[in-house]
Amino acid sequence: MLKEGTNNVGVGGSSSTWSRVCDTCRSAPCIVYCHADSAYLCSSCDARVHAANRVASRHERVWVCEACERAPAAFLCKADAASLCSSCDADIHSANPLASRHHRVPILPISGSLLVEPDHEPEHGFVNEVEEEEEEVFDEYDDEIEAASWLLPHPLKGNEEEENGFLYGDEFLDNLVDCNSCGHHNQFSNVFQQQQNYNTVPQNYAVVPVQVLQQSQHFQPGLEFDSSKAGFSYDGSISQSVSVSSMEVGVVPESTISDISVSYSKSPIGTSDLFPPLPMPSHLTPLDREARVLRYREKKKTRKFEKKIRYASRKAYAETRPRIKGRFAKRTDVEAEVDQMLSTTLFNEVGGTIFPSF
DNA sequence: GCCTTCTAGAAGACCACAGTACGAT
DNA sequence: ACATCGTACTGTGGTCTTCTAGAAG
Repeated sequence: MLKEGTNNVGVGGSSSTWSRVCDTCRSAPCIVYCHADSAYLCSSCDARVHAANRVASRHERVWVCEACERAPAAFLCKADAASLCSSCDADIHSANPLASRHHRVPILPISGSLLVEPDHEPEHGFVNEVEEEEEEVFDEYDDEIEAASWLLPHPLKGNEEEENGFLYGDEFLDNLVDCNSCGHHNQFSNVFQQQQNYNTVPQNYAVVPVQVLQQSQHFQPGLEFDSSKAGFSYDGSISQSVSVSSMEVGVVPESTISDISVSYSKSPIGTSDLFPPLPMPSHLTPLDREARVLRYREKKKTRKFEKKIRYASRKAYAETRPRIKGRFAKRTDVEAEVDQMLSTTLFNEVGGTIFPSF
């Protein structure tokens, strides 16, 4: 079962730590798999390829597994609102009895254009009933992927890149762009290079008690990670995810903290023991960097901050919950009884079938 | 130009509760 | 080693309150 509060996208299922890149452009992470072409495609390439002609538009595609991001999704878990490949589905839903009761349905293939197909109800992410919103939902998903592709080979997706306080994605680029313009290029280009090289292998992150960080004299104020937002777990396996109180730990990507320390002070003694060195492939040229910064700037102009629903079941509960002046109110005993009766009635009507969580 | 007041919009807080992980037993 | 229980934590939406930026005097 996916632990709530952790980002299930891009986490674990697969032994690999990289999402598959688009077979066409080789730069953006793929989001769909085209059976006809036997190709993994990013959103833009998918749109381009499958809008080329009528035949191509009929190609059936499926979303890429949200867990491993490396295999075509085979099932849609309605409880988790996640598209999963067979392997990840088996892993996740065999983790415990509750997870095994999740209502899953086979993934329906996508045909036509992802962006304009009005009849298609997105199997991926969260289902929107309003057709006009579907494009927006897809755009947001696309945004996440694209943002992740600006600089990092495979950053953590979703909120983690912000919540962890890492210099990931926007924040990192903000600093980068700022520093490029303020003459600190060298310092941050060093960090940049490390970030570029930074492989988001789960093991690369160390969950360290904040006290340890605070005890380090080299941990500069202003550079410390926002531990109040850093509550996330990442152990490479959904079913084995670790929940850590955000008040107790800071999550420190080794390369980042050591490199920042290098920029402002000496590297902490002994950190190499805590955080072993990482394998860091380097493949981006300055031109690539520039292009990605430009893409980032363009994207920043148009980016959206709309709320994303991660748990549809909670949304459903919240919408049915009684309120007083907008605040959730306690259910009266009568309401509770009615609910009980309704659930009992429904239970009898379907012969005791276990309902999905939404 | 500077200050004060007003206004509109944005952002955050608040609430109850289901679901989950984890430690203790 | 396994099961059970209690605790802590998270996320969800509508409304209200507080904050902030801009306009007007």
